Amino acid sequence: MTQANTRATRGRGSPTEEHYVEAIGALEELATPVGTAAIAQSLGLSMPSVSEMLARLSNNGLVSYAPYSGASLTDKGKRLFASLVRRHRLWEVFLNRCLGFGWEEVYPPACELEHATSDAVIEKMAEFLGHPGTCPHGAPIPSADGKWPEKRSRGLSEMQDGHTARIVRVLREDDADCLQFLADRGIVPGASIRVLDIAEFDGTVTLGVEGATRAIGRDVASRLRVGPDQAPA
Amino acid sequence: MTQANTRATRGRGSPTEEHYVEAIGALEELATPVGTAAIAQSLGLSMPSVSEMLARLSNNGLVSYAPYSGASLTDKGKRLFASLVRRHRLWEVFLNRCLGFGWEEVYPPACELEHATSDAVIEKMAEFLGHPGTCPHGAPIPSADGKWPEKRSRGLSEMQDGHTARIVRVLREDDADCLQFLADRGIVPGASIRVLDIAEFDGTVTLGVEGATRAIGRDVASRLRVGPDQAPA
DNA sequence: TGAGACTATTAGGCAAGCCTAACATTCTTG
DNA sequence: CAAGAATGTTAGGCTTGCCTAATAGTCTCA
Repeated sequence: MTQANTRATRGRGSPTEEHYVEAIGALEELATPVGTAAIAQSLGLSMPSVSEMLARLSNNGLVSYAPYSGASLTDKGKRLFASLVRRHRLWEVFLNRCLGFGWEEVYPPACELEHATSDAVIEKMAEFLGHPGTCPHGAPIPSADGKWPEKRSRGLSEMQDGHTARIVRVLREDDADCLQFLADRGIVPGASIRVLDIAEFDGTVTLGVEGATRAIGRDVASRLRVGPDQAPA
Repeated sequence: MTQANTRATRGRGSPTEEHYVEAIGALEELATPVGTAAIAQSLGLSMPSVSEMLARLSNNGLVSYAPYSGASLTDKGKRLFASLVRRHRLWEVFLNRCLGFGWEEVYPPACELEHATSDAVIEKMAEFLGHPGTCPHGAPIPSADGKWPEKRSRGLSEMQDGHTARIVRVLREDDADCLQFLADRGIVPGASIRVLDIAEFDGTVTLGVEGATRAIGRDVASRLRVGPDQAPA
């Protein structure tokens, strides 16, 4: 026992605040500033809850926010965001590589664990895992000082028919069903693919994956990021 | 994101309730039923807070409790307690063995992690660690179905001068200073010791540990549990 | 037995986080 | 530009978990 107040010990915000920062950080990659509605939907909360918390995060200096103008992470918020993503993805690597969870299963437990993990623990963990650069879904892991690796991937839609590439990342790592669907078809980071056809009508993509022919819908295809066919030097 | 309500997902009580159950379970080993004051002191909370929570835990069926009569865990409470101890001590093993934390450092991070760990994760972890029987302090790890290994250790005070034994466990694994003190002197689980003297006056114990002579006070000595000198078959 | 010392509980309050209902602002579009 | 749609905030209320101050049992010992 002897724990009294966990909040004081962690030196970061509450787990709840961390959830908001994660949501805002993720949404900022799509559009900035981030609206209240988007955050509410992403967290499954009501808009008033979000409004209230934005005011608080703004007081804490994590978010820059003015009523009716949306929110965006401050530098401090961005640092926290990077640290949360780092913790989350390192846990995913551990769960996948050491404990044998499938890539479609690692997201929820990593969500729980990340808020219970101190810097000391996560840095030892990073060392234990050999400082991996990406999570099992190919998403980059920020460094301990909050730097993001440069991203050199592109979308499937930028590829020409007949060209080959290597899957480097699959987006929406929280969508277990989609990840299962892709894994069943061998479409995972590291796999070599050849684009056989991209239907003009509805965007359905036909791929060659390890000798087999696979068709995937436009929405799923848009979640795939590819890089050059050979492994980088 | 997409987490909404963590409480619902876990199927156990809130982390706070788990703290109480842990405290009560630990105190029950000393005396039962457990008084409000003891719980309050152990958790660093006020007695009214404890009173209130005892009423709630009683409603949840985790604790049997009547005003002014102290609390004791129900069977359901005991099961939860065993599961919490299991989670806590498996994390301690992992932190110590895989991440390289000293045995005096593992208690606090394990406290945080245990409440963020599902059954699925902890059972994979147990397998990954090879189903260890004790934590780094020698404390037993209950099985997944809540069974405690039989304990066959005894206290130092039951030993005669000149007899040898093996340290099997050190109590009060939350007392980092004491653990550091003992580790510095080679007094850790597995170490062979010989009792050279137990002072009648103040209970100071003089030990031979790996060729060196070490003196420890009565209070520290009372935290040591020993077993037969040879490792059990 | 009855005074004082403990031990517990009740009363009343506060912050964090969440909600619904009501109101306000901004955007879109005829 | 005005009306309705969409978005956002305010008001007010709830639970969890904690607190202090006041009250109430319980135990000990002269």
